[in-house]
Amino acid sequence: MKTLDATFSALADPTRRAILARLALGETSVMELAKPFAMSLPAVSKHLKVLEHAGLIARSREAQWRPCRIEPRALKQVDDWLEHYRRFYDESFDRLGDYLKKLQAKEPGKAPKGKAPKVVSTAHDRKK
Amino acid sequence: MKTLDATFSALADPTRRAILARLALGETSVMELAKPFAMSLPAVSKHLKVLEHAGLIARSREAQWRPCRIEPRALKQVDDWLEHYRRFYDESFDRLGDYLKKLQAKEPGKAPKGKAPKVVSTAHDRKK
DNA sequence: TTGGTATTTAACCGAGTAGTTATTTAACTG
DNA sequence: CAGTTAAATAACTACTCGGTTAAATACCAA
Repeated sequence: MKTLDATFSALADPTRRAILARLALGETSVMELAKPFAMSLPAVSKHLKVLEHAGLIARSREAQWRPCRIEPRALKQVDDWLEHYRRFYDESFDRLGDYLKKLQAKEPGKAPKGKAPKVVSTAHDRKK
Repeated sequence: MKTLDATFSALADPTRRAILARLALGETSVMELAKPFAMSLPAVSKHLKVLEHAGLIARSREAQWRPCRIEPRALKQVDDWLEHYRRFYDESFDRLGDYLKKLQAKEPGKAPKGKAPKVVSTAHDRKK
C-alpha cells in the first residue's frame, strides 16, 4: 500500500515523531511546534508537509496561524499492519493460559474443560 | 530512540515489508526470499541487512544458506510507540459504552450502576 | 583440488531527503 | 496605506538510498 510507505517514512524521523508527541497534547501552531528544535522554521515546515502528506496530521487556518492536529487515519493503518505480526511479540498470543483466561472473562461459565485446540490468533479480541 | 529510527525507516520500503510478510510464514533462505521480486540478489541482500540492522530479522547459518527469521523485538517497540497514540484512533477509547462492557467482562457482577468517571485510557487492557 | 551453489561485498549511479538562507505570500494592525 | 507576524516556497548543498554489475567469500561435494 502506497500510504504505508509514506507513513513509515514519515515516522522514521525523530523530529517528526517529536512533533507528533507534542500534537498529542493538543492542536498548536507551527511557531510553537518549532520551538524545541535547533533548526530553521522552513525545516519544520517541511517536516509538517511530510507528516501531512502521510496523513498523520491535518492543518487548518486561523488568521495567520496554521494550527496542526493529529490525524488518526494513518496511525490506524500502522496498527492494522502490525496486527499481522502481533503473535510474534505479544505474550498473550499462543499461550494457553492467557487464552483460557480470556475465554473465561468474555463468556463466564463457558470455559472449556478438555484440551483446547491450537490458538492461532486472538488479536481481534483487542478491538472490542 | 535510535532503534525506532532504523525500524520505521526499514518498514518504509514495500519490498522489505513483503519480505517480512514472507517470513511470517516461516524461516527461509535468501534465494527463496528473492524469488518474488524483479531485482538482483545483491539488492535483496541489502534489504535483509537493513532489516537485520533494524532488529526486525535475525540470520543464522546452515551450510551455504543463511536462513532468515522474524525478530520480534523491533516490532514490539513499534507497538509500544503506537500505544501513546491509540486513543486517537481506537474506537474503544473514550467511549463509555465500551468501557462498561470491558468492566463487565473482566469483573462480572461488578458493573457500576451510576455515572462512571471520565475514562482517560484503557490501553493496558490489551496486554492481558 | 576443482567445481558448484548461496550469499555478501565493492564500486558506481540517479533520485530523493534534510537541512540551509533568501524571498514571497497571507493575514492582522495601527 | 505601511508595518509586523506567521508560514510557505525557491534555490542550493551534502548526504543517504535503492538499484545495478562484477568480483569475492563461504560452504559442500566429487
